[in-house]
Amino acid sequence: MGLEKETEEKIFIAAQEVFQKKGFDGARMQEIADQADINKSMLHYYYRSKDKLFMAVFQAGIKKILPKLIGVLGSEKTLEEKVVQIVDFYYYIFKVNPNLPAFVIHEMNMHPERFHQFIVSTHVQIPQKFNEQVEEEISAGRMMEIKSEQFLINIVSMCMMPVIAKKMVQGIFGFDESDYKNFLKERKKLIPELIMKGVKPS
Amino acid sequence: MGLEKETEEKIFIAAQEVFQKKGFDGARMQEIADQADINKSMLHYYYRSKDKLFMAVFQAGIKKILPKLIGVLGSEKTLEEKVVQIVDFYYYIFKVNPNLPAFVIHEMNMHPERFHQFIVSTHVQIPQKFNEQVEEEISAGRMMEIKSEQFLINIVSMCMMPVIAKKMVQGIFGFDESDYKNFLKERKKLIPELIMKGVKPS
DNA sequence: ATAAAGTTTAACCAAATGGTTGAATTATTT
DNA sequence: AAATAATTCAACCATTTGGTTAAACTTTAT
Repeated sequence: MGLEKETEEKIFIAAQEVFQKKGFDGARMQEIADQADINKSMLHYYYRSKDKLFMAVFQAGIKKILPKLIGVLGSEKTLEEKVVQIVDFYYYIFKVNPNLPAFVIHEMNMHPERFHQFIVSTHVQIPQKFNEQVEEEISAGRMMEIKSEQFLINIVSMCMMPVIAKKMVQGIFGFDESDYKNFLKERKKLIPELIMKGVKPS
Repeated sequence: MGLEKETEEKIFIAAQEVFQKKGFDGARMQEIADQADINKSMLHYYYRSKDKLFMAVFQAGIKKILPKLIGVLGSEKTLEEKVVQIVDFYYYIFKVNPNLPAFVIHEMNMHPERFHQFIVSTHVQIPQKFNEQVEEEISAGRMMEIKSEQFLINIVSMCMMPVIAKKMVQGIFGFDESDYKNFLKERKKLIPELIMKGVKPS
């Protein structure tokens, strides 16, 4: 035995599950160790501190979302195609990693510096291409007067909110797990139509 | 001196600030005591435990949002007027209590039972009036085929998401506090139009 | 084979945390 | 004014928590 990186990876996977489910403050090093089925000292041996381990998970989390989003926004597709792609992507993220969006949002609110640092060091920014596209649609008279930032936040809001507020949606409508999944599936078709029709010129 | 409930109220106010900012797991009893400028023992004298104190704050938080929302949905106004009222209400909440939405959403995700208990004990439910209105608009041909649940979540998503993800919005667009406030102000006018135009029949 | 380096474990530690206690102080009742 | 009840506080406590250590075990290099 001793498949080299095995332990470090087991730790990372376990840390992802625990941190994403309970947040930094709610997570316990012992629980991560148990989940990874290793001795607690191993966490410190490989990652030095709770903070370092958390940062690894947090940054990996952002990297699962942001670059892809930026990629779609900067591509050569039409605006409408981009909307569909973003919606599809968010529902893929949710399927693979249901707690990731809420985790990232919450930790960003708790420690904005950590995110800010990430933004600066990776030069993340909304592609100019996307802004131009919005402006083009507007001057061509196919879209109402709207800032590209607002347009983007509309899409992201419609996709992420029902995922982040899962328990609220379930509670308020009395949805069980299956109802909820159906609800999200419906939205996948719905959102692009709502978004595009919503910004048509009045 | 000795304005009766003064201490208990000071504790509650302080607990609100600390819990809403740091969440249950991140909040410290000592910090709440310091914020309230009283001895830590007082917290337990008036509220017995961290859990009880938290529940008081959490339930008060929900009560600031849900009943008003239900009230608007059940009123005699038109759908469009209701959308405007909900948007206005959410931006009022944000102005008065910026961290409340993120706090409620996060704690609901951490402990769904607590919220569920609230729902059952207070018989919260979406007014039938609202569902009927949506159906009426649809059969009158003024609205596309859409479930009232989806329609409601559209509104809530558009309002709450940029508030909950404040730090993400600021980070990604490079907004300072003033830019961000402007951004929200713009949305106030924008959202009702987007929502209503989005559900027009195709 | 042997030394060196890398990995794993149990036992341990100091600080932090929610909570308790009992005396002291203040307000209320009789 | 005396007795009673409510409120406040400093000191204390048990448990939890992130983190350390030193020895044992395993793998790799010589």
